[in-house]
Amino acid sequence: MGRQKIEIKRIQNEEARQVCFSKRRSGLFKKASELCILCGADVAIIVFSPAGKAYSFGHPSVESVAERFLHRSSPNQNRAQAQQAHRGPLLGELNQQYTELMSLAEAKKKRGEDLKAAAKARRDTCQYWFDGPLEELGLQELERFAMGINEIRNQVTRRADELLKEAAMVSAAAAAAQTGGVMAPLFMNRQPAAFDHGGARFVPYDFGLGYGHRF
Amino acid sequence: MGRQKIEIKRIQNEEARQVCFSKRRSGLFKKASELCILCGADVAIIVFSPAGKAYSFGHPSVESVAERFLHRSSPNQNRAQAQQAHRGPLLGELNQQYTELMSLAEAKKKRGEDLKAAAKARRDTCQYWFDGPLEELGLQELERFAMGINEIRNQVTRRADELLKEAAMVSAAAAAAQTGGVMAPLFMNRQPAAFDHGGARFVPYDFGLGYGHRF
DNA sequence: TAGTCTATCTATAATTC
DNA sequence: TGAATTATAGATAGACT
Repeated sequence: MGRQKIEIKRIQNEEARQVCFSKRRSGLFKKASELCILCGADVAIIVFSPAGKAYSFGHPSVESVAERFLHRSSPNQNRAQAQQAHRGPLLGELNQQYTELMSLAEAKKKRGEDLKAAAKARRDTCQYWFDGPLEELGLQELERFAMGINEIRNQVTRRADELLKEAAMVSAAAAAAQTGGVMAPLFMNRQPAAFDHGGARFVPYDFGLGYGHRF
Repeated sequence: MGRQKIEIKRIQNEEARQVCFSKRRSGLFKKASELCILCGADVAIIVFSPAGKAYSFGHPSVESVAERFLHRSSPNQNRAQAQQAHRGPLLGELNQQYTELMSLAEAKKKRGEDLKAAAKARRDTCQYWFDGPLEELGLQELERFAMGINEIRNQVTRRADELLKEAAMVSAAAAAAQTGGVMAPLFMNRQPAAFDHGGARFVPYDFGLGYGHRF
């Protein structure tokens, strides 16, 4: 039958609504990514499903964009605030986006031939990813992603050593916050997504990573 | 001539890039609004143009969704742990991978059947890392990295609990003392977005969700 | 910079496997 | 559930205002 026109109103059928949510959320994130790439825009998207699961997309990160947006009225941020503004995404976001990436990667794995073909193309041409055909991005990007994860792990480790020092600064930021936009409390009351995700049902791969989370 | 296909990469022509940004931002907000209506989702989107102009979409509001995402509080969660667990390393690269994988996925769709032959050729001649094909190794690596991250996350959380408990309580107390609450300061010093938007033209759909603003 | 127009391209509703 | 398939509705590149 192909696509039928639908009225833009709440979908009554729950199952259809869930399917639609999943597809359109993914489509929305894709559109956002294209906007980032095509136009050099910074984008943050947060989506809560009706069930309360959270999904996010961020470039360069949800936090950096959100902070820039929410605190733009305090141009003279103190140092602690500025530093926090440029800190990376949160670990819960890592879990989420990582899992999304794994979904993509896994889908490709199941489709085997695509990845293998990409590998061959890459091997044959030895071009840099930005010079070669788009298809060659595949394996290259998977490898880069793997390296990225590794680097992230290293950063986490290093970060752990910095945290004690930062704690003092956070306190200072909270104390100084009364004069401008307040940053410190932003992170003070949060719960790691991975600790309250909806359950194994939402963990497509058994890495112990949370996928969605409920509130 | 109608619409031409474009490659998902940065648009070099500045004017074309700006036009594309404007159109696609509007399209993105429309998609978001449909997601809200169709599926009952809550969505917040923040977009910064390369020039630094901010636009946002939110249902029921950017603030409420962002707050829900950023300020999830748990009575069972110790503040230091929450703070620590979310103070992740820089993950901009991960975001980048996400968007690039999106492009990849799309590119792969178009590659077609001839890739299978190429894949077989490669399979016959290429040396694999370990026992598996290169592309599968990548996935295995990802899995290991994922587990490593999970372990580190737990380590970080534990260390956070040990090292930052005191500092977090201090700063939380400081914030509460200044504002009467932890979350209030986040939005206290900024104008509501709806009140400083650039004009009606930034309100794509009239259910009180979207707006843009300049500054 | 934002609308308009139009030919195409893309996303996705409906359906099947 | 989830992954294809199909056919169409919707988005948008390019040119122009």
